[in-house]
Amino acid sequence: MRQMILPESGPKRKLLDAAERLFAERGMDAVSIRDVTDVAKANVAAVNYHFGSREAMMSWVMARVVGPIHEERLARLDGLERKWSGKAVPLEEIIDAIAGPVVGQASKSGLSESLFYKLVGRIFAQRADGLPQEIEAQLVHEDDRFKRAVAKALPMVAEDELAWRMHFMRGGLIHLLTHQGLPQRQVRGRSVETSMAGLVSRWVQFSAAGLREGVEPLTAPKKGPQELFDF
Amino acid sequence: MRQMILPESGPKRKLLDAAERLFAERGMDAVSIRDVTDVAKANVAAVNYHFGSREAMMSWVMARVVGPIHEERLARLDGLERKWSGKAVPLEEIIDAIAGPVVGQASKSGLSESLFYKLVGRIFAQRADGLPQEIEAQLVHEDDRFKRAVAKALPMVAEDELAWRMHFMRGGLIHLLTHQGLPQRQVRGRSVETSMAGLVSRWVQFSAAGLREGVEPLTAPKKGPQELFDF
DNA sequence: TGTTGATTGAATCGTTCGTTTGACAGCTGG
DNA sequence: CCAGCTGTCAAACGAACGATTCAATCAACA
Repeated sequence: MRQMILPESGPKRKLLDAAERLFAERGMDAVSIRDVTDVAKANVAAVNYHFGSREAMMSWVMARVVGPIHEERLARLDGLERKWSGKAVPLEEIIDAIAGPVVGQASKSGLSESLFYKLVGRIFAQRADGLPQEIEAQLVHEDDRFKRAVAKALPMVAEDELAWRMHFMRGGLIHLLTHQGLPQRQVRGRSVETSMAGLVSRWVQFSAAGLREGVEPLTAPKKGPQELFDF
Repeated sequence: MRQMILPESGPKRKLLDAAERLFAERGMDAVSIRDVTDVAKANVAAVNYHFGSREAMMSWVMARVVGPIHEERLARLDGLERKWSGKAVPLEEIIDAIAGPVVGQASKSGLSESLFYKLVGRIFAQRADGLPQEIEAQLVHEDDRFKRAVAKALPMVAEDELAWRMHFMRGGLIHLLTHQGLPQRQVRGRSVETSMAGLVSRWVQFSAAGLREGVEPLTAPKKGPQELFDF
């Protein structure tokens, strides 16, 4: 995987920041290069000069968002497999290593948390349908790593069944990211916990239960560690 | 809810069919009215003459797809609540009443199954973000009906927790519809069952387990009816 | 200071977009 | 027979799009 040198400052950085914000707000298809250069206070030609084309700039934006998430995911999974030294990693911890980095990178983003999640959700929703080849390759490899970890944690579930369950799981996360505010409006009374960290915790529990479907609890109780319910 | 009179034939029907196919293939934003009129073998002006605007035609297309699914969902839920006469409806049957109508309407569509599912997924993915007001109102009401049914089946789960779990559940279905073919490629060896009916069955089991998370089985075993695994 | 290469700026390219116009055909009821 | 309505058509509208041109400007170095 060729490493993209991310500009720390300068006009390229300004353009990427502007494009990122607009992409998050309106969606990729609804942003013109003139919108971007207006926000970045640059000339229309700047995009094609610095990136070659609008599409190439979009790829840079997506790579800059997905790249760190991808890296942190793999790093967390590596850490878990090291921590459990060859034994199966507990399911909840694997799943948390998928969503946690999204929350982790949100605070490092220049965007508001809400916008960052929307952007990430929009990007992940395009899997196998418009993502730059480099990013898609990253994610395919990542999927494989996590699928193997989950398969080790749930050896009694058929591999293809697991693939589909993880597919549903990913869909839940994407839907949460792109539509963070949907369900809370239909809760009567005061709004409950809606921080993304708390929601992700709920998603982890939901997904773990879904992945475990049909698996009988053996020695330990089926429920995950209680300290994950810290909201 | 004002009833849209759906044209059985004629030029409006031809335009809607063409637009529907193109929307499913390329996504809403990537289809121009000239694309539509080319496929429908009509004049560019036909769209604005018959529908008033491109956006209005898109609303017709979406309403024609979502409407029957919405109706069948409510009808199935009505039937279940009648069948169980006031008692809580079993969870799997409620969930199946959400996804089943999508499969049911797919065969009645002029589109190929694969394209129909893609289109439905694309529409549902736009919840609260670009859907015509009439359709959004339908779906909000529908969500409320199903949420109440699920809450009755799982009275020990907090209402707001249920709302989020159903949110994850819907995300899984949307992801399945929009990316039907994603996981099966990474299954080595021959491809296993990938018919949508079978996949929906898997999604029902996954979602039921996720919704039940933390609920201890009382009298009956936790696992759902085995005859749902008929694939 | 003069030269060179990198960057910016205004203007414009050709294309496509959704929409509108006005002429024209087909039919219907008086 | 013709006035009136419905539908279709080619043509054109203005706006916006991604991309390009080329001169002006800037910074770095000899």
